[in-house]
Amino acid sequence: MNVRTLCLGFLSTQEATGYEIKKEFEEGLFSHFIEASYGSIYPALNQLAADGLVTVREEEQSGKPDKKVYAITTAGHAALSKWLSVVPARDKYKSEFLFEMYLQHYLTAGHTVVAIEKQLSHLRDDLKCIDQCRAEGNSDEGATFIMGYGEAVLTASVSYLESKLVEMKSRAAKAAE
Amino acid sequence: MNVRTLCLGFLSTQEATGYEIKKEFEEGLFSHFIEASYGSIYPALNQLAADGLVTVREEEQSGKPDKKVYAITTAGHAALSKWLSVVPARDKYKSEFLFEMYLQHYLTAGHTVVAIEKQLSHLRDDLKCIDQCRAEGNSDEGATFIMGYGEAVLTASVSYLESKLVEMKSRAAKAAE
DNA sequence: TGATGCATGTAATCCGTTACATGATTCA
DNA sequence: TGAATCATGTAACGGATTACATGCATCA
Repeated sequence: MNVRTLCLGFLSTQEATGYEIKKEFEEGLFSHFIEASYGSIYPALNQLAADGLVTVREEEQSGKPDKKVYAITTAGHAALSKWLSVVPARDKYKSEFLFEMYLQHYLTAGHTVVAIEKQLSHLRDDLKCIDQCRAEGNSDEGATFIMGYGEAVLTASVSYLESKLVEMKSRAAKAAE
Repeated sequence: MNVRTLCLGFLSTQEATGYEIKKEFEEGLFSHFIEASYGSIYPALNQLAADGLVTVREEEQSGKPDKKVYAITTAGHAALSKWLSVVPARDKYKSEFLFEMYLQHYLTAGHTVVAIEKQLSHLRDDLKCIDQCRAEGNSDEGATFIMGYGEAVLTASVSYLESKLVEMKSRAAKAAE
């Protein structure tokens, strides 16, 4: 799924500027499974506008730069429906962390622990993000579904890593005896 | 992490051809968190050989095409150590499935169920793959770690989706009353 | 006889990230 | 005064996928 579809999908729920979309992708509901940079969002938005799938409205702001608010059109809704009617591609998960853990014998025990703790902190950040989204009142069916999924997966990862850390520490303690 | 590092990492555990590396990435231990096509693996291998990080040995086979077996060198081990000493980048997870679930109101209930069932079947395939790897005797520390992680995460996803399906069906039954 | 597995490779193309460019305001 | 936030955009670059090219053996 390209950035164009992602933007259009987001705009189907609310009007937004490119800046806001980026923020939503990295701090909001989608943060743990979507990524997009300004370098891809702004051109995508221009493309969507050129194709008549969204409209643009320029708004002046006092004390802040002007902004361009995008809103989905009827044609946009139709296009989105069509794109979504294709059963989605498989999830893509890439983990340097796991690859590194597989190659543990190359690492010192200390480095391994640091890597695990960093991974844990990323996972906890994502969990916190979901909690916050829930607190902010995202409660429609779609939001509930994806928050629940994220929570389930992230919680399982955290539990696993925590138990592994305990295991490693007790082993290290034994080895030190 | 680029394909070059991935290949070198794999070769640090065993000799292999490009073809075998691809297979291992898509059917083996790594299948759920690594992806690479021939179009990236073969050039990467040539690069590694040119840099002296691996050696190549051509083997003739009867009834099969010749193959090039790659093996890591001392310089390769050193380079890998260095690359791994950097704490790994954050995991990247991209899910069209979740995005589509967020936009459920665009979908028919039937389409949603189909999408969930397809997702479930992917997840179960990945789980089966891990089971098989375990059955085939991958039991060193690194392998155990990543198989356990994968299992924990995938199992949690499957449970979540299964419970969601039940929930949706009971709601549909109620609506039909 | 046609698909599948084994085996390697290249070129075109796509898509996205990174870095750069600009600029006002607010907060520490 | 310097960093962070708001706000939009382009150009260079990188990295990988896709499609193409080749060819033999085996199995259904």
